[in-house]
Amino acid sequence: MTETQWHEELRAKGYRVTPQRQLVLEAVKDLEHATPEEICVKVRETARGVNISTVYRTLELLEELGMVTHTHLGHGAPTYHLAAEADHVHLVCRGCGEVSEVRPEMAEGLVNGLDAEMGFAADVHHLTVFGRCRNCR
Amino acid sequence: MTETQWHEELRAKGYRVTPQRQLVLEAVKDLEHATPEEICVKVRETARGVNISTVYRTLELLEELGMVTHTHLGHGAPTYHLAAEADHVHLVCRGCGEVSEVRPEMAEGLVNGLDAEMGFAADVHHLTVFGRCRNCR
DNA sequence: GTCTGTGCAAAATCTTTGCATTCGA
DNA sequence: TCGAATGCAAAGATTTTGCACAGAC
Repeated sequence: MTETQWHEELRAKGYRVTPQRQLVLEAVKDLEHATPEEICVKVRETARGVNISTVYRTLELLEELGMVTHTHLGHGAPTYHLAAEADHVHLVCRGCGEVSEVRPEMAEGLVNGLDAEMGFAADVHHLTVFGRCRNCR
Repeated sequence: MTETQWHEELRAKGYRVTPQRQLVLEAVKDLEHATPEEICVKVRETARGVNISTVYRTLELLEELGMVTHTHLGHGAPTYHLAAEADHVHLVCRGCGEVSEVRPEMAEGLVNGLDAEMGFAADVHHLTVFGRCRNCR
């Protein structure tokens, strides 16, 4: 999606294009797997005074528009990333805490099985697998 | 694990057997997928005055001992269940919010693939798949 | 000019912590 | 008795909300 496209999509739905919204989207794009707090810090590098509640409200909006998604990578705050770049499954190591990504095809069997057996449409982009990595097992 | 066994395990590690600990474990067993808050309410049905912080501390202890595990079934509080009965994968529907369970073998391909490809030992008991159920897709 | 979006502060949730007291072993 | 466990209250962390003002269109 180009910048112009989503500006138009915002306006078409009665939303406004604001610097804050552009900066938050930019930060999500740049940071990858960032928490609302981290996004807020990043945004403030460019525009001072942007409030954390604006970040939360913007992320909610962007998620509703399908532009970003979030995942729970642990106990604390969720992490956000571009929906367009979310084509992967998250792996979180309980030993070292490292987060890695693998091709979504790894989960193909699971996704197909759930669909066939119970008509459940799994969202593989939101999938996080906990476990232990090679070094920590 | 019998009641006597885990009493001994607690003592062996220098922990004490208290009514609160027994009640919390009992509540986790009975409720299935309960939040700390729900567990606290349940425990208070039997013993009045049990504090929420005791519930948190006890859940932490029981998890450390490997008796219970927790899963994030949504944005809010995590849910706890007996480790011995955790032999399933969680499915959460984004439409109706319903939580269901499926056999862990559904994820066998994913688990084997992650192991073979990158030596990652996936903890299938902690796996939660988000998506849409038959009625909501 | 209109009405949405923002900043700010306060509240709401969820969880942890310090400390005096209680109670298991 | 001795020290771990608890209750209580306060603090932390994260997220949401109400409201007046600023700013997009």
